[in-house]
Amino acid sequence: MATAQGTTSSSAAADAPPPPEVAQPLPAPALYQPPRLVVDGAGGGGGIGVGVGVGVVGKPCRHHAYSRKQKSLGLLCTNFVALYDREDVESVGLDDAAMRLGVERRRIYDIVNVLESIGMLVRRAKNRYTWIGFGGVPAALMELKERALREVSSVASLSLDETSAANVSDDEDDADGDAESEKLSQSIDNPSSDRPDAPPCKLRSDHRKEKSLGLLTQNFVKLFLTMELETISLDEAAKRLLGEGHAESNMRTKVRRLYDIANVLSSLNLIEKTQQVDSRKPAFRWLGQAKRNQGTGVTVAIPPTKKMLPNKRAFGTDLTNIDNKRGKLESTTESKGKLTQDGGNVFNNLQKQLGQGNRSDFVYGPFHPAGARKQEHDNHKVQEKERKSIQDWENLASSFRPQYQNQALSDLFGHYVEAWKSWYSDLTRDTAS
DNA sequence: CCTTCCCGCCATTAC
DNA sequence: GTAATGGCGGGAAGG
Repeated sequence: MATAQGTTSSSAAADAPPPPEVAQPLPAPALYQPPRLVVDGAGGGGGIGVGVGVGVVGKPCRHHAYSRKQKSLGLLCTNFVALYDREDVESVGLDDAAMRLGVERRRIYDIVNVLESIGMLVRRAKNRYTWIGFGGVPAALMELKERALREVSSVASLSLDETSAANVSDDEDDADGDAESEKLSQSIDNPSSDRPDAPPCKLRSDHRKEKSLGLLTQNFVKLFLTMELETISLDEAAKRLLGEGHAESNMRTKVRRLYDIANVLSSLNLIEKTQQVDSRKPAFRWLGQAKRNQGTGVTVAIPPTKKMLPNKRAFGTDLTNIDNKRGKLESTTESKGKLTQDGGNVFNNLQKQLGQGNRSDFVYGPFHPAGARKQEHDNHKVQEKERKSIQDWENLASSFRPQYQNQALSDLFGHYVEAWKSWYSDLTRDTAS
């Protein structure tokens, strides 16, 4: 029963509350210039290769059976970004997104949750989000790193013999009376029974909600930001994010979620799928950058412009993912891939926005742990390394400000900038341990 | 077989 | 109460 659910096309359902701001209700579908859609991309850098050899246009062949690839969160994310990442967009409605992308509401929640956790979106109200875009990522990453480091030291200071759940209930702080992040609490889930006597922790029952995808995403990212290794397999990540309380079934679920997250982050080009150096196990590598630094600010480096795979792109049709069930037949557009090329990388975007910032010295890549091989020198084939870096974020921040003529956004960014400066100076001043 | 992970039921939470 | 959110895991596609 309840075959179709969703997309209640009728019922108004308080769609767009009268936002005081200039909430532009998105241009008309018709006028809307369809963003470029990435088609068939072969699994990211990893080179999962192959993929479906479907023709671009035309594809007169068999109406292929249903393909999961077309329904992946990664693709959906790509399309989502393509749809909203433009200057004139600042408000995102869930219903609208679901409709335009042709997916169930549930999926939009997935996307939105992870995007929000990396600073690309901010929840405004029920059914309503504010689009921040890639510009919000740096700040979010920095904060995550900060928090992560703090947590680490906090944990290190403790001398707990038992492998209890090292739970750090962090929370917002900041002297500023500004609640920028409210739902940021780290909590490791725990099975059902166990530990008859609960320590001083265990907040009033239900907070289980904070086991969310968003939080998981943040913790996952934190892993990359602090870890010394350059790649992690999802199993490993799951294990690490899950204390040690190896709960088998519990971990399976965790891994499932990590797959979801990894796909999204992958489509944003924040991570990339690879092989673990030694074992041949699949793992992920961080592409963004925000490693620890000694006082002198953070550096961002861009890996050699992502192998610009000759991905096919298609425009014209709107990026609506046709709604088809598992066992349905899909027709044309065999779209797959991620945000490719030019616009794909956060940092490229930043670069573009800044219109400059060409430094020579930067920190690229992790310092190979031990015997860990890095790409790069391995093959002299690397010809064009377009690594650029942004020396200081302050500069970047100020460059960003005038960027937005929109009052609301400007405000928002101003606030971010201030936050950066705040902790930044605090950091440099108080760095010496 | 094992890995990847989409779908959507249904518990929670918001209104 | 209804609607909005979002865990969670079955089980199918992909390799």
